[in-house]
Amino acid sequence: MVITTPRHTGHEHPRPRSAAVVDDIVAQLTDRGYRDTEPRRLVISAVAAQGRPFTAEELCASLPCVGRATVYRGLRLLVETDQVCRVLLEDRELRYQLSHQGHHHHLLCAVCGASADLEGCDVEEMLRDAAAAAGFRMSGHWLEVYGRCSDCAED
Amino acid sequence: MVITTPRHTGHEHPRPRSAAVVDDIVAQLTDRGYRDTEPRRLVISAVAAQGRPFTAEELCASLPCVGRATVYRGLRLLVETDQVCRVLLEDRELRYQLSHQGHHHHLLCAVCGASADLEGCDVEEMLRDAAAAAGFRMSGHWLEVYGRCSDCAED
DNA sequence: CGTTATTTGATACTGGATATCATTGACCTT
DNA sequence: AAGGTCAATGATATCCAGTATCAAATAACG
Repeated sequence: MVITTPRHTGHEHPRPRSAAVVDDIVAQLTDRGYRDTEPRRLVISAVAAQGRPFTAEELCASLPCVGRATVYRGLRLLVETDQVCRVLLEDRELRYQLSHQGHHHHLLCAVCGASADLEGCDVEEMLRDAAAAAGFRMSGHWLEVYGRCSDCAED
Repeated sequence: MVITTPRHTGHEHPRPRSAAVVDDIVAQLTDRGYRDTEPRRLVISAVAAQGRPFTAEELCASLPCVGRATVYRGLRLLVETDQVCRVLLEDRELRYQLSHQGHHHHLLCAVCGASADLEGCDVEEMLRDAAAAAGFRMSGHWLEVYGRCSDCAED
């Protein structure tokens, strides 16, 4: 039981992707009682358009027509509803990324900034056991893995 | 993985233990060309006096006679020379802690703030392999484990 | 000692993020 | 369709951790 259950990435939708993604996220929000607003859709749409982990400031810059506060609020909302996850770079810079389902960890390329999900690696259980050995009951963890992706490999 | 061997200088002084720790750290610094100054010793001494991970602000508060900038510089210096390690709480608050030797990870109690080193857990190799499977060559990682220590266990 | 380069510390500044609050507008009710 | 209500917006002020500045102090070395 060391194998993590395979995750669906959501990429198998046949519909026009970005619009569908936005609709999907908006639906998640309205389900929870949040309103469907124009600025919020703009934020979501900008988030969905990002190819790799981005900073809040980058998002603000890409949305000159949306107020800073609104961008930050939108981002926070998306994090709280688990639709966007936070990524911490080695220099502790905080970035964001559209979240695929469930708890997972990121592989971050120090050169190009690309990220990939860490799969086939059950750290969770390992940590829980090691924590228990120290008398701790684990409730959560934060893990980021840094390196170079295959494109940026230097040899 | 983390075997904390107490450092022996060869001669045991009848001085307070904390003083020895401070001397030891100062020695590490002077070896690297940094000067032995009064404010710096005060910072180191305050760091050594902390029972659990502390914030830079807490350190400043406990050192009213040392300038903020000096406290921050001292802390940075200690981190750079691997004598103090950084600890990231769940709310991303940054704290510091006297470092035991080598690379290791922390178990952090969400209730009392105590920390323990995670032992008997070779995440390193596991992550390296999982990263390689995704075409990444791992160069580093950041891991914090959160939970409740035995004292704070609720049942 | 005296010289010199490091260190200090009061202060100003930075940059990310949040609080404020009057205005706008989404959505429910009718 | 209209109105009322309250969430959402956005310009702005503010906060806060951490850093830069730079004249004055001082550790180290000859």
